[in-house]
Amino acid sequence: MSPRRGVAPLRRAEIVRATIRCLARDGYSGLTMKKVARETGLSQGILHYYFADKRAILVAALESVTADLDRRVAAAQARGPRDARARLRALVEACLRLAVEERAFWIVFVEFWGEMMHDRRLREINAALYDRMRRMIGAVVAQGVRAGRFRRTDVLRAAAVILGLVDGVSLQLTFDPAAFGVAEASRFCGEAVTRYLAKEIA
Amino acid sequence: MSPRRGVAPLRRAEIVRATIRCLARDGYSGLTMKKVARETGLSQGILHYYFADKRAILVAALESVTADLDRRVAAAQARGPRDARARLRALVEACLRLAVEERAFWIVFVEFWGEMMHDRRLREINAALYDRMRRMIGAVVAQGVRAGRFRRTDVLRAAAVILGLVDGVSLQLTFDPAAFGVAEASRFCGEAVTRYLAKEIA
DNA sequence: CTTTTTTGATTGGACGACCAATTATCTTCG
DNA sequence: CGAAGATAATTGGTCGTCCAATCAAAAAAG
Repeated sequence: MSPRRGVAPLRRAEIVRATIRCLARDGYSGLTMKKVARETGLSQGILHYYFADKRAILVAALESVTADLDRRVAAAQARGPRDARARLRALVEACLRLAVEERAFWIVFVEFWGEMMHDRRLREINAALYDRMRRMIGAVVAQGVRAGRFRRTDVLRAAAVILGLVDGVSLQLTFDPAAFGVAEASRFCGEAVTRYLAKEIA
Repeated sequence: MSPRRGVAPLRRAEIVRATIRCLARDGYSGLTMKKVARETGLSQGILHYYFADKRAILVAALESVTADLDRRVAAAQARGPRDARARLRALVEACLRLAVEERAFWIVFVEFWGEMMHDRRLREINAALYDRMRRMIGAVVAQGVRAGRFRRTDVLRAAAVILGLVDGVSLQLTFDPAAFGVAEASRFCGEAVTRYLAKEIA
């Protein structure tokens, strides 16, 4: 590679993307600077030219993955029907599909969970994502409540429950891809969400 | 430490327990044989006398953690009321409490999730746990269905949904311990489960 | 004296970080 | 315009550290 000017932001992004690919392939404990360098096609030294240390690259990688995740979810939620119930079902399905069809991203995300337990910065990045997610889901729930289609409830707590449901089932989908189909899982989850928010119940 | 005869199984268990303590303290990527040895109070060499390599210790650690987890859950589910609805609620609360009050165990468990993505053996151990969990929850659901208190449904799929809900919400409880109280979370989750399985809905 | 258990020093390798040298590009000024 | 210097980008190798694994030898128990 010949040095060209003004490529700094591109290189940074390139390194982050390579890191994510490495994480998806070899896992967190298998990640080395050497492998990341190989993946970019550049030299090892370049990594420390653009990032202070390995941890800084990982922080940037988590930022990238979280941004990508809620961008995708927001996109999936934006299009489609305007009815709150249908929107929620679409959102749940989009999340579950993501975990199966964009496996690499989801895997990397799960890998970061373990590290978050011991790294404040990573935890903060994730907390911000979950805040956005809960607000996004909460807005749809609130819409349904206003329209008189959902029962009254604490919309943010309800969103947390829905988000948790999606995460937990995604995890099972990932661990055991054969046992559950995405279609089936999203049908069951959609049903659970609908019933959770339904106005009347026996 | 003085060498006594017939301590092999005790030593193994000791090493596994030390490993779990290290994982809870320093995380997966911070785990070294040296630290584990220090934690046991024994020498480094002893680790390779009882285990083939580092990975074997980690496998044993996951086996220990999973066994412990479903032992605890089974215990919590065994005692208490006989009514299916109340039993499910108790089970949900027990799981959520575990994530908060026995943080160390839960953290170690989450750390393994990331590694499972790249290690078949770890994945199998986890799959076995989730099978047991789903069957355990499924049995309670089936009881409720037989008693005419729950609607008819695929009990194992329903169990997967409930298990996912608990996992996902536990995760949020772990990431953000201040925002959600266990009591509140288990109230919302219990409500979600009850409504999910309720016979009639508007 | 044999077997089981334990030690702790050693080994070879891999890792993250660092840096001096090099190349390419841009800027300045004659 | 074009040489010369400044700056940005990139290389490839080196450094000290740390790691998992090995092993010969010692220590305890039968």
